[in-house]
Amino acid sequence: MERLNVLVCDDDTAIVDALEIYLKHENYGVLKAYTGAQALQALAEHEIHLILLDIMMPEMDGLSATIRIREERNIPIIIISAKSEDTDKIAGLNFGADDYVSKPFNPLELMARVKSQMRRYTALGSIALKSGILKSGGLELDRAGKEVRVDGEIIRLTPTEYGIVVFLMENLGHVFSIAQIYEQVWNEPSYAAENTVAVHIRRIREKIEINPREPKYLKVVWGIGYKIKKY
Amino acid sequence: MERLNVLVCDDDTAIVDALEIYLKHENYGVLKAYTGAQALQALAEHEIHLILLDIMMPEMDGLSATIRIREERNIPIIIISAKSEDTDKIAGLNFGADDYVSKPFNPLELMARVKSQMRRYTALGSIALKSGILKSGGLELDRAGKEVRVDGEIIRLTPTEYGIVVFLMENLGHVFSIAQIYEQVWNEPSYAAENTVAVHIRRIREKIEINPREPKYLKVVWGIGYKIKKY
DNA sequence: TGAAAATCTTAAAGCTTTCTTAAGAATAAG
DNA sequence: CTTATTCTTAAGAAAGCTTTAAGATTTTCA
Repeated sequence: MERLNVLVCDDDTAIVDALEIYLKHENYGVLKAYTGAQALQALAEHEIHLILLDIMMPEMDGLSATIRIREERNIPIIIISAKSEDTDKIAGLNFGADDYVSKPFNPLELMARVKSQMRRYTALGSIALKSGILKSGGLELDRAGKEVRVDGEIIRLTPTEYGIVVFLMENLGHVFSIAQIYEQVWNEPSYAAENTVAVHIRRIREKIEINPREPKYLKVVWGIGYKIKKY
Repeated sequence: MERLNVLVCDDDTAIVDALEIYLKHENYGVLKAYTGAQALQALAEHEIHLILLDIMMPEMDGLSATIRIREERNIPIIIISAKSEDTDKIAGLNFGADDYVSKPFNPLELMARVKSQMRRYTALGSIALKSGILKSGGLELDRAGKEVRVDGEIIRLTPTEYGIVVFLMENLGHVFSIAQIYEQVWNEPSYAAENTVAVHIRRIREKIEINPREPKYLKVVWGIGYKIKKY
């Protein structure tokens, strides 16, 4: 069973840290963000299955964030708020949140609500699970449709090329040696397969880069390996 | 759009009647039950999309009812309770409820929570609502009438062809391997049935595509599988 | 029930795309 | 300037998709 990831977003670090402990205890993966902007970025770069979102944050308030998240991904959002007014709850729910919890909250109740959302989310089969769009600048990876887009335009990749991009995008910014890439994508030990990978890299660049000679996304780190740069 | 039905179950007739008014105002169909047994019966006899369930009822308490409902149908359950203790909430949610509201509650907040559950329930569609029309560009699937239309014109598909289209339309944009398609549509393990699916794909294309050589809807993703493209 | 029609399955051939390999060119680092 | 590393190109081999056709099976309707 694959691990489910929760993004916790609150400007109060104490709350974030506390929630992290509870969530990890329930065996969820935890990602942390302290502003709405950070939340949106985390969403683009990682596979996330549920969001706990504070509604009062600097930079971007939770409601706006909720709307933007809804536009991009259809994952459960639970709003956590200091406002316990009914009108705020109603507004939050109508803006697309799936649940609304007021501070101070009982962490165990919150965990039960997280579980409840996850249950429904995963009930529809793991089919819906491996979806979501990962982004870095103009480069987008749509794992549901097995599609890669650059500045909105669909790029046609072969299965191997696609596999390499998925691996690098799922580990955005990390550098991997050719051997590591081969082992991950081919799922077998790399024995003198250096050049094979190089050729694939070459062809991926030809497809996704404006100027393959000076790659914007698929970067080489001399003597070490390759990565897709984080934007 | 089809009407969504809510089953309201509470032994307090005043509450049931009040909720009925609010729900009808939101354009939901309303069914009423005053005991757990009646609720289960209503569930068996009518198409119901969400349940509002009081937790303290004669004959059968709400928690037991929740469990029995969950066993039969996978529809959203919102528990309404006089108990506002956190432990009760947590118990209710863990027993399979999707939300928990304490009395006295703000009816508008409750409506917002109903809407929120319905939104998710109908968004993922597939398993939940067995009717309704799915669309992608000019391609329409009317599950109620078991009909497929292209630019308004009815396309006559065979049962197997229809099954494949339903599966792919219910997971619009997702790519599935031939083996996955076979297993989902035939409901049995695919053993060397690769070509069977391919032939059906071929014939579906002949019927729904303007130019089967360059399919607009039923796309192949080389080395991976097929999908119906999202427009 | 029996014949006709419709649908499904299987096999095989042809076509297209993708992968790998190898060898030489280009580039960065010291 | 030398060496190690990466990039590029091309071509044959392998893998995957499409199409056709014919026989088997199921459904329909008289």
